[in-house]
Amino acid sequence: MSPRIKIYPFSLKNTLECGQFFRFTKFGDSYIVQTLDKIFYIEQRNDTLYFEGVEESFLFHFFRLEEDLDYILREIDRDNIIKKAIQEYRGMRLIRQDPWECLISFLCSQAKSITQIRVVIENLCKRFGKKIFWRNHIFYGFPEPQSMNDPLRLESIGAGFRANYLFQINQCIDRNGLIALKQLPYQDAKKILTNLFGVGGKIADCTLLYSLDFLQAFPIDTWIKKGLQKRYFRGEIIRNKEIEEFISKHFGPYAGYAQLYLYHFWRNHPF
DNA sequence: CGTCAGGTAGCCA
DNA sequence: TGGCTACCTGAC
Repeated sequence: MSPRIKIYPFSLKNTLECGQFFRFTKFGDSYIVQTLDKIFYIEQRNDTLYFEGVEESFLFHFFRLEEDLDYILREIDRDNIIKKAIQEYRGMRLIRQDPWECLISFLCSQAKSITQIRVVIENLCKRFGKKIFWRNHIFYGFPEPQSMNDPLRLESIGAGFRANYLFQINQCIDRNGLIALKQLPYQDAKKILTNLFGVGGKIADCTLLYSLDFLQAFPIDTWIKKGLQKRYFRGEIIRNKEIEEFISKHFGPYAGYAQLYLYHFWRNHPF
């Protein structure tokens, strides 16, 4: 019998499949998850997680199980729109990713569908990552900082124009540089990220929210923008700056969780 | 065939 | 500051 954790509320399915994280494979109700050089198996039955190949403490950190989700959901439950999303997806949590893996993954995501993003990241790992044997299969770890320094290899992963971003970023910042941002105020950290070539507000916020514990970060992509415009701004054209002001006032310090719920809700219930 | 996809930099008014 | 377009590439 594999090790287990009893936890509530938590939805492994929604947490993994809501688009914040790319390196997992689904087998029925169970998943193989990869992050950095780790590979583990996990599945949920009712309020219990069964897992293999990873420490329980890592799962608590990765899935933010130490966090009082009910409290956070009460904090962001400010209107009838998000209330529906919370009702439907309660248990969905942010994933605390590695900052380097997170930044690079979202650099690859620009103007690509989720399927394509996964292919590019997989190729990136195959080309630059460590080979790992696990349960008689070959897997690849995530490339470490400074390792993506061969332009020709980078061309071969199918990243298109994003390859140049990867190449530049690989030289400009490493994991410690990213972790150091945690000490800064949100706006300062965001400014440093957007100064990196290929990183705009959206990718900066993804990195801050999904890996650096800035829960007030609210990544604005085309889907969330359309949804906010339609449901919160009566269809008016809005600028990102207006959205950011409204969001931080309306949802407060856990706005990032609001983004997670609204985004997933609108993806599954297109308007 | 065109158009579009979970964005961004560069250019111009 | 604000609005537009090219950027690689594969999927429809």
